[in-house]
Amino acid sequence: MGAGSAVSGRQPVMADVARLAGVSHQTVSRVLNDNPHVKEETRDRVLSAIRELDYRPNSAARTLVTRRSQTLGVVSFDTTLYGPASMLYGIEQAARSAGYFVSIASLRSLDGRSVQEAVDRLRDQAVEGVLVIAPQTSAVGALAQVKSVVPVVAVGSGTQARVPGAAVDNEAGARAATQYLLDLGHRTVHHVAGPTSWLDAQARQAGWRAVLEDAGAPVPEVVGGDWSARSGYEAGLGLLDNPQVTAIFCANDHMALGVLRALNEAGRAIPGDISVVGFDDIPEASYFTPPLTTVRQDFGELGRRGLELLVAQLEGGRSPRDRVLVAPELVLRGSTAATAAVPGAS
Amino acid sequence: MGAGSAVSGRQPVMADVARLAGVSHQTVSRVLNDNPHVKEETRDRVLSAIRELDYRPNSAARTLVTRRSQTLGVVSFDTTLYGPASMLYGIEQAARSAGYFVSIASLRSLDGRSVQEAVDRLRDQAVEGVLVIAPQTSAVGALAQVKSVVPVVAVGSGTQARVPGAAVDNEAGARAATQYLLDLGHRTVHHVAGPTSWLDAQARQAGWRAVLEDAGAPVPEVVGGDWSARSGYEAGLGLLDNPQVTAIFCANDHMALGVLRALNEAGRAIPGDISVVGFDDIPEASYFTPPLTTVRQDFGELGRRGLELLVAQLEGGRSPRDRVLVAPELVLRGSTAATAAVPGAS
DNA sequence: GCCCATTATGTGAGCGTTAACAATGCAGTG
DNA sequence: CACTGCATTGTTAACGCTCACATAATGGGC
Repeated sequence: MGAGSAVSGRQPVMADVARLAGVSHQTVSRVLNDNPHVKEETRDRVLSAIRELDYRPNSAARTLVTRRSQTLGVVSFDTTLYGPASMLYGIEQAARSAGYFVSIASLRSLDGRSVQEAVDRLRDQAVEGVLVIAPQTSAVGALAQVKSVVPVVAVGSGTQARVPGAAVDNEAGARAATQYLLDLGHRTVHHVAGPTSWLDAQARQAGWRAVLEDAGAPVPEVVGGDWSARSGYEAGLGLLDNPQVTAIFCANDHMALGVLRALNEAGRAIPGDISVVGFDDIPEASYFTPPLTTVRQDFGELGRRGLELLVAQLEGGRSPRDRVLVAPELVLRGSTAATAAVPGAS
Repeated sequence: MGAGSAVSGRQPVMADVARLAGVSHQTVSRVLNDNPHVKEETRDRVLSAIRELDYRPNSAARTLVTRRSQTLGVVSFDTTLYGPASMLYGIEQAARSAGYFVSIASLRSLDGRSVQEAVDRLRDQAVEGVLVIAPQTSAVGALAQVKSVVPVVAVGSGTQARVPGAAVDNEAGARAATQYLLDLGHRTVHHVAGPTSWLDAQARQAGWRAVLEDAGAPVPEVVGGDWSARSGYEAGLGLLDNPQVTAIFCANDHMALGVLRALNEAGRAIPGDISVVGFDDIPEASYFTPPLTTVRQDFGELGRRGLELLVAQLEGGRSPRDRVLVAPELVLRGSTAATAAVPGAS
């Protein structure tokens, strides 16, 4: 009904609003940017003109002059996995609260070139900062090399990254799991590790090893996996031959699932014969057969903390600190128990 | 080393490149946009000037004048779930190949306001099109209402959406699973359904029901779940009491996991006593106890197809067709077998 | 009643790019 | 040799916004 109503070919611009409200475009801009020097009544007039025209500020124009895109970039490797997916989710939520948009770029492979490419791609889009979800040594190594004008923060990438970041204290988690099994009376704990190219895998293995050594327990050969249930299954098959095995600490829940499957198939009682512990606490873990004792990490929290770090760097100039460690938590379920019998000699 | 090398306060702009190459800024622009009317030698000169200065075009400026942001938006509900996460992944990959950036916005809740809010948010960012991953009736209903200047495409949202989209043929998948169980000799098939607010849940239930009716088999009461393993577990507990139950079709793998757990706990043999089928084929499914027969859907493909649809609409004007159905596939594993004994009377 | 401080508003100049048009040069044609 | 046609390059004006500054109104204080 109103004067300058909707039906003109193009989208309304600031000048249209100004005309309708009977002010200058600058006043409209002031209203939009919450500038205090606008009379209450003028502001209302502008606001209703905006509403009437359904005016939307053009973000490209604003970005062009302010040199701020209000956009952050997220680089990630495989957002199909539970961990990365959850972190991404946490990041987006936090970014929105902080007033930023989120743009994503996934990695094709893990070499430095690919990381650089993804960061460049985001840079082309004028992001103000970049979060990297890529917990592999190679990616983090590449990250340190990345030529970037914008700040970069790593999320969930171990504790050794040379860029600021938020990570779970993998080593502490692994220690807790291993110590728990030892306390249960197991002579030692076997370990199904993740790929050594992942920082998390390294840290978990280190935590496990440290506890065994501190306790003077024998340190068995590590069985390597690739995070997948399949690799856990194969690891489980290998471990079956050894009657000494009474406790297995797996570097993630998926591999633990594979191990459970191998043991179940072979007729081993869990936890009667063998105790199994995982890492991550994926939503399904409590419905494994048996329910899995595992180390819970709060991926969403990780994403949020990473984002905070980035925003602090962006807005506060220097960040208060540049590494955040999130503590994981051991969750006890049915896959662990005290040793029934002490197997073998000693 | 070169003349106008890196060290000047601000980022180089087109004019800097032009000066260094001894041409006008327009020629630089032509080179950047692959305009054919540039002499080979000039192009090379410009290209090397670009390299020397490490010049990056300013996307805001370009967007401002072309009115094209080269950005697509993705709205999604819970990207933590395997399906949505995979679709997002597929979308991003395809978008990059098609030359688009992707920006994400997650939904806080499922009401129309929230959907509209997310779309608006993306619109503020000047996206050229929006993909929605939100397979709930409410979201899809809201979608139809969404006031949007830009095209909107639904991904994985059943077949009833009133907006264009790509979806898995849930009904066909459910039919295949149910028919398979019937062919195995089961008198009927019980169904653990997803929340009826989800289109996928509705379609799967419809497919299951249709097959039973066609076969003249009794149609048991549906047991409702919420996709989680927990709800599957509870459903399994309920089904245990009924000795007539020899086959269960679950609307997703997570609930199937819960059902398996309940049956295992109760000492029922799978598939000896009861056969179980899931839906989705999540990566862990083949390591359940026992490995799960399920209906595989290719989420990544879904994302890619959805993106194609959107791009076609964006670039081709009208899209060739506006609904794409992706066929799912029944994957046979150890959780299903012919009935051992015919239980009960009849 | 005059001056200064303050509040409220307007003006003009860019931000870095592309689009439209103009201008140049050079080969081929009659 | 003037004339047309094409390939190549340059010039100028937007795009829609914010910033810095200029200008008008208001309100005390003496």
